[in-house]
Amino acid sequence: MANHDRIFTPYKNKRSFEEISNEIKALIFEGVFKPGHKLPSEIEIARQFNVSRQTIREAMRILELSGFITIQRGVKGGPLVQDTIEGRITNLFVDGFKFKKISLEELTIARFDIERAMLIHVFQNADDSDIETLNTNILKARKKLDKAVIAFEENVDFHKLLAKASKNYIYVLVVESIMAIVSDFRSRLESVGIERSRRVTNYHEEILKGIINRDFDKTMKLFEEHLWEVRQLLTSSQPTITRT
Amino acid sequence: MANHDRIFTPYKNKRSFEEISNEIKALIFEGVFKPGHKLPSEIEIARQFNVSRQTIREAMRILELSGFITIQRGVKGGPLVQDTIEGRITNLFVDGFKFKKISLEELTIARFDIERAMLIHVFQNADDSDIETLNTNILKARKKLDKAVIAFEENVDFHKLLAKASKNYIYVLVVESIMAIVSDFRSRLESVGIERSRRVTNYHEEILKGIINRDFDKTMKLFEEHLWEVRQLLTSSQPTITRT
DNA sequence: ATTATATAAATGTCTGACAATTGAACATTT
DNA sequence: AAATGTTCAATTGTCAGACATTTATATAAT
Repeated sequence: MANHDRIFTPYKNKRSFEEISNEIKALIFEGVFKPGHKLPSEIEIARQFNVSRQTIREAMRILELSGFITIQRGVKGGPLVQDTIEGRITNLFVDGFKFKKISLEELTIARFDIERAMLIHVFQNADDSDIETLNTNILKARKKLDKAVIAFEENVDFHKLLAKASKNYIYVLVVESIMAIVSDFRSRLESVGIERSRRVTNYHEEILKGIINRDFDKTMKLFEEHLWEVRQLLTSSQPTITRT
Repeated sequence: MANHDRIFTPYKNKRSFEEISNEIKALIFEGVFKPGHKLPSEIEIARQFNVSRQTIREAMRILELSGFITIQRGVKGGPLVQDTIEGRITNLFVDGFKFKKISLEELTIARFDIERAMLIHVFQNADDSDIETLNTNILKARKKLDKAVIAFEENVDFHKLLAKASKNYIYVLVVESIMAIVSDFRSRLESVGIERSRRVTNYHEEILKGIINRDFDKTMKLFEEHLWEVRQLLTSSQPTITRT
């Protein structure tokens, strides 16, 4: 926790590239640069700030990693204002999970609580377009399953789509982060089997039906059962150890 | 949502500094470098990877911004393996909140749900040390209030400490992120007034008493009231517009 | 029409230099 | 003895200039 009872605030000796990345960030917040807007080339930015190209490059690294710009190489390339914040946050979540060796138990407990709370908002706010998207997701999953292919990505997406349907960005961020960790973990797992995958999709289909029929209690019961099963599956399975 | 029905995975033309930062990250995950471990100087790392210093510097920017290392200048300085992931995640959350102009309404709704769910785990998992820390927090707040100073930081910390007491790292990350946004917003707000601050601390004190007495129902009721009030306060107040 | 080639603009990387920061040892002052 | 000033050296921060690589576009060749 931060120390609140100091007299002097530390004299922040910020590095040039930090100040510059902050200035550009501020311009983006103010709407001077919007997504889609192409920034000048490194050389031109360096000229205008009157610093070297290296300083600008380090500022670009910050903006890139913070999710504000992407960088394209070659002619007509350069820094492009683009929002990739969600992806960056989920990356950090996965990193943090690995670094700190958080248990899947912890993750799935929180996931259970949070997705359950989210479902209430899905019921309140999902519109026809959301239902449509969720339905497409299940059709895609079915297509794979009919070809005896595990529908892992689609099954993960279903939860992300529910988060979007809640119309609350906080849930979008949190659920995407959680699902990113689940995906990362699952990718190091022994094959889960087609029957499991089919069972998951079946649950998803029933849950979607419940949302369409606006049967809250039944849907919540299904959702809780589903989350519980997934939790059991994840916390009981053996990860493939990867030591080098 | 990612496109799942491709045949070929894209040939990622990774930049040298990305590959190098990934290699170092991997070594940290494997435990070869642990927090507290000092990495060699930029020049030495460059020599070992057989690349230029500039490439290493950009790799360092990534590791720094991803929360894996801090960098100290001067003699005996250099890159130090240190976990600052929480701070990085909260920074990105605040950025995302500003960039996308998320409404405080959305934020406080999710906060209500998530902190309420968290309280259950606090009841289950808080130990004597947590109680002690929470108590100290309230004493600090009282000290400030007695001097007619608003105890904003302490009141924010109370919620972060509750998250820690839940013993679930996901709640820690999520609640710290949410409180970072609240702090950022609050810092651009008109003074809230000492009476408000006192009222908040009063609630915190009652909630802590409830936890100590293990009176779940009463505590949850207080907590919900408290969160509701804060929500009303935040969503009704006028932020000071900062346009340039 | 398709394919190959050339061009130019931008990022990516390298080299070498100097400036600024800072811990530590040492010297000076009070 | 304790505080203050000085010097030194290691390390990051910044600069300048060069070349390599990537890539959209225009042009030429087949």
